[in-house]
Amino acid sequence: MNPSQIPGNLLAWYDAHARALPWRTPPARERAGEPAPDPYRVWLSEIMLQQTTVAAVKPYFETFTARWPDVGALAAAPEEDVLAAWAGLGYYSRARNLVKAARVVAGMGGFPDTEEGLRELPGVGAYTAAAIAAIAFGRRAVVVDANVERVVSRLFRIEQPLPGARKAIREAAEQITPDRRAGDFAQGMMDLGSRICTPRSPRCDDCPLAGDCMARGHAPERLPVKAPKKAKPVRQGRAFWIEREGPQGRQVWLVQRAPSGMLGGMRALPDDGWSARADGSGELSLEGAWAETGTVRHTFTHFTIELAVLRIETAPDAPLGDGEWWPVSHLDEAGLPTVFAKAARLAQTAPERLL
DNA sequence: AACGCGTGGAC
DNA sequence: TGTCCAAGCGT
Repeated sequence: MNPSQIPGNLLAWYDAHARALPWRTPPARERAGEPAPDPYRVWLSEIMLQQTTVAAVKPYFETFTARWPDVGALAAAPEEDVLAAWAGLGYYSRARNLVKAARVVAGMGGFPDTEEGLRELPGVGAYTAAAIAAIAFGRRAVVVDANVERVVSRLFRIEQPLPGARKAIREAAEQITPDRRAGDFAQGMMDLGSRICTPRSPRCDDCPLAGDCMARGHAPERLPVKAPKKAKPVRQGRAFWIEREGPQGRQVWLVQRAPSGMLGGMRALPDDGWSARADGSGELSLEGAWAETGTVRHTFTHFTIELAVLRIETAPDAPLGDGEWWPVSHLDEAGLPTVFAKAARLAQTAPERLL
């Protein structure tokens, strides 16, 4: 075990095996005259990648950069449009903070180029600030995400459970982060974690760091040890599909959710309060003749919802508070969060059953 | 410090 | 089917 060999071995592996990704420039050794990474694209990708897989991010990154090619364009966009474009990606506070941060950056005339400056932007925490500083600005920064936690906890055989092990992991990561090419080192560690040092079945035979790994031969898949998870409660609720025949065809009543909290700011089907805040705001009371179309089951971060989807027979003129009539033929563009997109599909396809 | 906050893919 | 998990952040 010689930790001093880790950065060189990792960078050599990254030079040969780096994944090609839309937001990534080739490893520095090969860059030779190519433009430096665009901080806007690095920032946007890092926000999208928070707790989100590369496969899920790719199409959203392409859509966003085509529609808003630079931070000024994004800063000028209505929040409503950005939220709708974010729909389906999850963790919607990221989209709200994305707009806020874009406006701050546009007002500053460009991105901060230090970890401390980046850390001030809404939605940019310790990990993201370090990643942008290293990748976009070539600064030495210790980049610790879940991949690095896994790789480092194995390299140094840190047996203490998370989250308590974070301090020891950070100190170990600090030891192996090189002064030069910290951005490539960070991305190499993430590629290694994604393709070689995977959570369940690490491919140690293919690992460039196997010779320096203290967990080799000691069941590395055990690490990092994690605290047991809490069980998710199951809630029941109702969502309402309220339709009318409008001047340009069928329309459905959509509401805009409260600006913070679950699915904050997103368009949605009205519901009976299952998704409301703890203070009860957003609850609705309903009278009328409804038909049940079925039930959608959807799991969020901290609970599962069994959502009965009801279709109203005769729509009132202005139903259920603040909202808008939305053309059913363009429902995809409304930007419904996935749970409501599922409910909407069911409402349009399932046979009705009178209550 | 612990919890709220989405989603879809892998197994 | 269920369970785990992902380039975390804000409060």
